[in-house]
Amino acid sequence: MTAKDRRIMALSLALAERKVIHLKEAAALMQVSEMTVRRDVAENPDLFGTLGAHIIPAGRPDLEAPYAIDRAAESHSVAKRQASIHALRYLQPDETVFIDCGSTLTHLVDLIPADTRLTVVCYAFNTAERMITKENITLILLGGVFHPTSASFAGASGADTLNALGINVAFLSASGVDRQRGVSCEQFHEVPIKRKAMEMAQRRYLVCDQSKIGRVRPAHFADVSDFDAIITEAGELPSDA
Amino acid sequence: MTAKDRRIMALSLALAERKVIHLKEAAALMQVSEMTVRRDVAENPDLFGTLGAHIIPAGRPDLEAPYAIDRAAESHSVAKRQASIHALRYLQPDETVFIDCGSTLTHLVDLIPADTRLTVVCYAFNTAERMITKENITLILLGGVFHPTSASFAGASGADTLNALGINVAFLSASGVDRQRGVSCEQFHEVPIKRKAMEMAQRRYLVCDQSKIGRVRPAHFADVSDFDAIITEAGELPSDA
DNA sequence: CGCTTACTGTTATTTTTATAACATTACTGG
DNA sequence: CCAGTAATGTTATAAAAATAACAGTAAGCG
Repeated sequence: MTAKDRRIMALSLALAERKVIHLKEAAALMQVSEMTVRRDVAENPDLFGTLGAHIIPAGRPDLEAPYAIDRAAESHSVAKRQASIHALRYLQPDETVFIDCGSTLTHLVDLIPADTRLTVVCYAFNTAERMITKENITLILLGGVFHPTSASFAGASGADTLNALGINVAFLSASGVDRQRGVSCEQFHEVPIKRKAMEMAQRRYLVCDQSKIGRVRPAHFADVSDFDAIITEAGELPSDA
Repeated sequence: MTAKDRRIMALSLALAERKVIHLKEAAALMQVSEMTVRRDVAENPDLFGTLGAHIIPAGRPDLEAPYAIDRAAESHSVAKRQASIHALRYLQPDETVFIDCGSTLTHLVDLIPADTRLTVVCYAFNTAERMITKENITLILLGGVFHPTSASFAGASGADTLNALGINVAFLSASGVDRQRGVSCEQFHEVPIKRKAMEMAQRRYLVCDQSKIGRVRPAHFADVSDFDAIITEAGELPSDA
């Protein structure tokens, strides 16, 4: 193994532990010039990426994607976050909370104050990811096969695990809400978990932006009347809307 | 809501979707000067962090920790990675693989080539995290309560799920390996899963660095003879070592 | 209205980072 | 041992980013 290989390995290693390392630091660490580290990094784009003078592990597609200016508007991010802000009012400290998958509720997770003690049950990767850094949250993840489309896990054991849990509040998401045809989502594999979570919870809230109202999506999982409230960016939806 | 609040919200929003946004881009996006964005970011250290001119979401403790020069040596990273390189030889494409928790095997995951088709079963967050970006891997995560010490999930449903799986190879980790007193780890909650995974698998490999040899840790989970091989940085350990 | 205060922008200056060119050292195969 | 090549370091220069100081602008309030 050449000195170069050793360096590259050392760098990968350091990056595996930290997520970032500064160019200058890396150079000092392996006792070579910054220029050499720069060249090492540039020669291994499959291993390393950079953010300014900071070296980061490669393969973070999110870091590379360009940002369409109105992508936020398109996906109703503002409305989703606003809805989550309203939903936050229904979250009591020290309770056990179910949080559904979907981008809307990741906002809710982001908005949970750091000092709020909670037990949170979820089955989406991006939800879990945001939770593990929060010290006051006990996280329960329902496992299963990973579905990339919704970044969530699905499997029989998820529903089983729910059976053994006492859930105070469930926050559900949906991509279609129709007074007659009920509440629906895109993925069928989410249905059993959503249903079971709703069944187990004392209180059930549907959180979504208003663009979902009137839409019908393939996987039906509940009726509008099954929820204690429907929360959108405008606050709680009147029950006769 | 003041214009400033709106900006800060917009920035959080953008960061929720992308993980990074460049200062210049952010300024353009909200039509203010870079200086204003800088000030917004600086005033909300609980919301935003920065890496050079790139704005990132706050609360990434890993990005802030200082790097002890010989922390890598202390934790035997090089040996661990080397052991994982050897272990890689026992991984066959198209098989179903169980991967234990622990830092050693995160190296193994990093080393899996992008084009290798696999079904991987795991129960550690950091293992799962590295897998979800790999397109050719079907991921099955065993859920349960999250244990921060080992970044893993534990619960009855994990072992249940394993029961329904056909596993070809299991890669186990350990923090103690003693010919007489067996193989052990730090956390008791890992034991049921480790045992069940070993029971279900056709082949069982223990992957650890040699510093673990001769050590005994609190939670015993197997005997040395239960493994088809023990793989360290020196390769396969002779069965009479 | 006029005053104060908070926000924002501009500019100048310093520091850091990026790039390129060239010099030096180390390694390779005859 | 001696090309010849790859690897590394050094330096110069250009570009980008960080900081500070000041100027203008908008908002709040008696």
